Amino acid sequence: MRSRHRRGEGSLLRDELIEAARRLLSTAEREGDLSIRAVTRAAGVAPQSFYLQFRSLDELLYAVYAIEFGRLRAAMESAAGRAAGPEARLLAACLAYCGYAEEHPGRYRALTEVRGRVHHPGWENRDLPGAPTFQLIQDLAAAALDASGLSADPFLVAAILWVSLHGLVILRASRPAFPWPPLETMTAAIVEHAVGR
Amino acid sequence: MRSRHRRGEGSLLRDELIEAARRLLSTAEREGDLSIRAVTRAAGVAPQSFYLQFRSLDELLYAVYAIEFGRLRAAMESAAGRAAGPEARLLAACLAYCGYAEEHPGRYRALTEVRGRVHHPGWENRDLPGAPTFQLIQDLAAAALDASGLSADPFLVAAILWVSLHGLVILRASRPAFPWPPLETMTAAIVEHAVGR
DNA sequence: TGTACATCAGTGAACGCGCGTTCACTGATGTAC
DNA sequence: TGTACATCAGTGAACGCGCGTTCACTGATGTAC
Repeated sequence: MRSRHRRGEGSLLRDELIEAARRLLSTAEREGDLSIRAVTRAAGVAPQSFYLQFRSLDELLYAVYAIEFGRLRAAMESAAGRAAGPEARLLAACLAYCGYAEEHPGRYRALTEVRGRVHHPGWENRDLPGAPTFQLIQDLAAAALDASGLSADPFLVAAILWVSLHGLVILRASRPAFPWPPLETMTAAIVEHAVGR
Repeated sequence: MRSRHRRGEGSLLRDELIEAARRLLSTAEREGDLSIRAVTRAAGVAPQSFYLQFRSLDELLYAVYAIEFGRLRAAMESAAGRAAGPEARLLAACLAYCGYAEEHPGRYRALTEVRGRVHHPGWENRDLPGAPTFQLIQDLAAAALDASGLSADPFLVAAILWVSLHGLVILRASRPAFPWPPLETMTAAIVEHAVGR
C-alpha cells in the first residue's frame, strides 16, 4: 500500500509521523491512545521505523506542540487583524483562542496537558513553543490597557487572561453537563474584567 | 501480611481501595498510573478482589471525587469563615481552592481531568460531586457583588471565577518553567476583576 | 453443647492484548571506478 | 558504458511487561438445628 521514499528522502517519514500524531490527537480520548505503535500504525509503517526519526514519543510531541502553537497563534493574529480598536482586537484574539480549542480539543489538550513533557529532562534550554502566543496576548492586552488609560501590569494581565481562557475551554470540555453560560458571554466578561474600566 | 476482614465486614475493603487510590493519586504522574491492578496492589489484595467492590475503575474514581470535593469545599468554607467582609471571604475561599490544588496536585487533577468520567454512560442522573463547591463560590460571589453594589449575574461571575482558578492552578502546575507572578497576586487580581469596583 | 452447612472474603492460575524496544535482516538505489 | 558496492529506507520476528478480566477454588466463620 505504502511505497518507501526515495533514497535521501527518508526524513519525509518524520513529517508523516507528525501528521499521523496530529490526526490521532483529534480523536484520542485519553493519554494512552497516543502511543508509538498507534502513530506508526496510522502512518502505515512498522513500529520500529519510529526510531529512525525520533528517540522518544516526547520528541515527536514536541514537534507537534510547535506546529499547533503556530496555528493557534496565526488564528489569533488573523482574528485580531479583522477587528477595530484595541479592546476589540484583544477580544477577537481571545475568541479565536477559544474557537481553536473547541474545534480541536484533542490537539489543544496536547498543548497544555500535564504530560506536556516540554519540561523533559535535558530540554531545559529548548524554546517554549507557546512563548510567541503568550507574547501576542501580552501585546494586545498592553494596547487595550493603554487605550483604557489603565496602568495595570500587562504581563500580569496577560497571565490572568491566559489561565482564564485555558480554564474556560478545558473545564467546559470536561464538564459538558454543566449549564455553562455561552462561550462568547464568558470570554467577553473575562476580557472586560481584565482590561475594561 | 494483610489479614482478611471478619465476616460481614467485607465492604471495609471498599474504603481501603478508595484510600489506596487517593494515595496513588498523590504520586501518579500520568493517567495510566492509576489502574485496577495498581490500586489493588497498593491495598495489598489480589487484582480480582477489586470486582468484589466496584464494577469499574470509573466507579471507584467517582467515590474518590465525592470525597475530594468534600474536602476541598470544607477547606474553602473554613477559610472563608476566618475572613472578615464579603470580598475578603470570597478571596479567602479562592486562595483555599488554590492551596488545595497545589498541595494535592494529583488528587486535584482527578477532580477535573477530561478523563473525569463523571459523565459515564448511564450516570446521567448522578449528582455532580462538585455542585456544592460551585454553589459555595456562587454564594460568596453574590455576597461580594452585593456589598460592592454591583448588579452582575452571580452565576456568570461564579462560573468565571471557577474556570479562572482552575486554569490558574492547572497551568501553573503544567508549566513550572514559566515566570509566573505569585499565586496570591494572581488570585487576588482575578477576584478583584470579577467582583471589585 | 455439638455439629453440619451455607455464606463470606478473598485467592490461584490463566487468558489475550497492546505496549516499548531490540536485533538481525532485505532489497532498492545511487555512486565510484 | 558496465558493474561492484556502500548506503539507505525500511521490515520480520521476537522479548518481556503490565494490563483487564474470567473461572474455579479455599478456608474461615457464623448460624440453624
